[in-house]
Amino acid sequence: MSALPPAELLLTLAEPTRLRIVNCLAAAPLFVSDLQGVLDLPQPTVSRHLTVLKKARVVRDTPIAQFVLYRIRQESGPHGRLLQAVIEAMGHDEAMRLERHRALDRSRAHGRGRLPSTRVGTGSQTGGGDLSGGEANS
Amino acid sequence: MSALPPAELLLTLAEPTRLRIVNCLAAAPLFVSDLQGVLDLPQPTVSRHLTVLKKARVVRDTPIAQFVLYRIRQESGPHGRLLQAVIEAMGHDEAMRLERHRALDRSRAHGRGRLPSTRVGTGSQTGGGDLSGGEANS
DNA sequence: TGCGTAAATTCGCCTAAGCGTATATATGTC
DNA sequence: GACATATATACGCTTAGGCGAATTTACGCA
Repeated sequence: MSALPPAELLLTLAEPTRLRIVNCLAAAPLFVSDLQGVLDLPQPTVSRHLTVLKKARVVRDTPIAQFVLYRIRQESGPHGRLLQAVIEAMGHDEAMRLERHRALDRSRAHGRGRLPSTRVGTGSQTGGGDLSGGEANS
Repeated sequence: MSALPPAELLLTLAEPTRLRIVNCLAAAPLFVSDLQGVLDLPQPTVSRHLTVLKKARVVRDTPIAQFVLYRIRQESGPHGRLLQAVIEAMGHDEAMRLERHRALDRSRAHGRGRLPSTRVGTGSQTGGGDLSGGEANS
């Protein structure tokens, strides 16, 4: 299915902005607008990078109303282990840890009837993020 | 000392040719000319990439006579673990495994009084590589 | 059904970086 | 000390890909 060579994955991850995005998503699933806010980047930029990450099977997207929730795609093969190693490595970088925290904060703002900016009643759990490089994922 | 951000390391590794070089060196320490032969690349190309890898602390160089032996720099921090994960991931790629094997073969040719092409009497151990993408590393 | 907002896509520009070629430096040999 | 070889470096070209700006598409709401 995947079998995409490691080179491919690395090429995808080895981009500062993309790495920041992955870093944030490692803290918690986020909407595009959240990433936009946390990383202070123009919306098209975020969107483009997310597209690339999606193609490389690094993230998974879940449309919710007019929003799209992105999350890290947890796999078990070599691909997944490599990704996990990258995420873990970022956990030792000060700047990355900071952004990860801000991402988690932003994520907590949802799930309490407060979607990105509008208000939606659908029961969407947003938690499940993992700080400090742990695992646990169904 | 290093504390070079993960982004830096990824940027360095996320280059097809460089990845191939690292892959070969994961099998065994090699001379520049060996890499040149195994990867079938012009010498300046190999040299340039090795320089980049050296700056990123991915490899270590050891001059021996007029040759230079390159080897993977085994570290223990996050940096080292990430590198190890990358190497391990490559062990699952067919093409990479093939080249790794050829690199090991080439490496075995030395250490028996048969340096790259000239003949040197200095006792230079060349073994120490690790194939089959396994672990086990002191 | 028209408006407002979220996200994706397109276009053109621009810079980073890899490559080939040529050359420089170091080291060993006769 | 001249020469041969191993490796490193310099230079110019070329291309991949990231970015800003504008536009399109999708969806919800009044």
